[in-house]
Amino acid sequence: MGRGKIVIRKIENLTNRQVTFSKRRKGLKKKAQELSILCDAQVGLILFSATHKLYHFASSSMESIIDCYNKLTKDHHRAIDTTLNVKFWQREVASLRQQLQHLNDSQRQLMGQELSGLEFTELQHLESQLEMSLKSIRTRKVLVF
Amino acid sequence: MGRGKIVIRKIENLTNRQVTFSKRRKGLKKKAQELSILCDAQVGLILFSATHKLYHFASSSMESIIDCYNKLTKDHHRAIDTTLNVKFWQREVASLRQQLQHLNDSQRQLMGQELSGLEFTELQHLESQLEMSLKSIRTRKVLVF
DNA sequence: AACTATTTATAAGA
DNA sequence: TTCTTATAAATAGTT
Repeated sequence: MGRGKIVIRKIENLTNRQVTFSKRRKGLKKKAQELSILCDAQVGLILFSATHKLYHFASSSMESIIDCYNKLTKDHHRAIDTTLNVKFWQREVASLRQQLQHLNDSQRQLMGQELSGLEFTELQHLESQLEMSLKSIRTRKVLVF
Repeated sequence: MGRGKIVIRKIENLTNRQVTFSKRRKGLKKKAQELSILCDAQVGLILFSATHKLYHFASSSMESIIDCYNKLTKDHHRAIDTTLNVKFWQREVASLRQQLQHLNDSQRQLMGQELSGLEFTELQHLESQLEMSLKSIRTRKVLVF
């Protein structure tokens, strides 16, 4: 639709390409806007020039249009994935913290601290464990000396 | 551009609106495609009909176009937040695992295992620690008995 | 940035 | 829906 017919392929002349981009970009935006009004549709249009400059048009908020698009395509899953990912690591942290807590408690007992919760038999078991430990250590000392 | 001029406002007749939507949607897509080819531009077009049906066109991947759009608008921060969130929990896990490793190692030593890495003075220190532990435990045993 | 000859898109009709 | 076609609109090449 101009002085001559053109074939649709990359315009090699930089100036022509920029001029055409500018003209057709305006045209495209106008048509997008008209369509949204005439047909009560939501339209989101994103353009990047060859020089990576951003142009965009949205009949409502681009946010919500992209969100809707994502909801209807796989992107949604990625968002869920990220959330699940966070949840996974949080569970991991909770579990590790619990393990640490247990280890800390038993370590304390091995060091003779916080024995007040223990029954006689537990104390006896702890005692014999420590006696065995001492035996190993003394044996080892002789070797190292 | 038709048999008559129209004003740009919502077409009230449902059938006409649907027909116009269908025609102009095709036209818009064609122009978007032409623009992307002629001018070596990236184009992303998202359409929702009044009945919430999705139509879309992208010169490359819609994904990457939306990503670029987000990078140049505030959405990007939200994505970074989620990533950082995951990273935060991953670091937390790594740190807790290291703590667990250390605790495990020292626990083993308190139990007389894996002493081969220890020097004489370290063994001596461990021995006196265990002797103190035993003393506490024996005192406690008397109380509980 | 304006102009304008042409091409293209499309409104209305079939 | 699809095709046709008269007409409006977009735009390629020019100034």
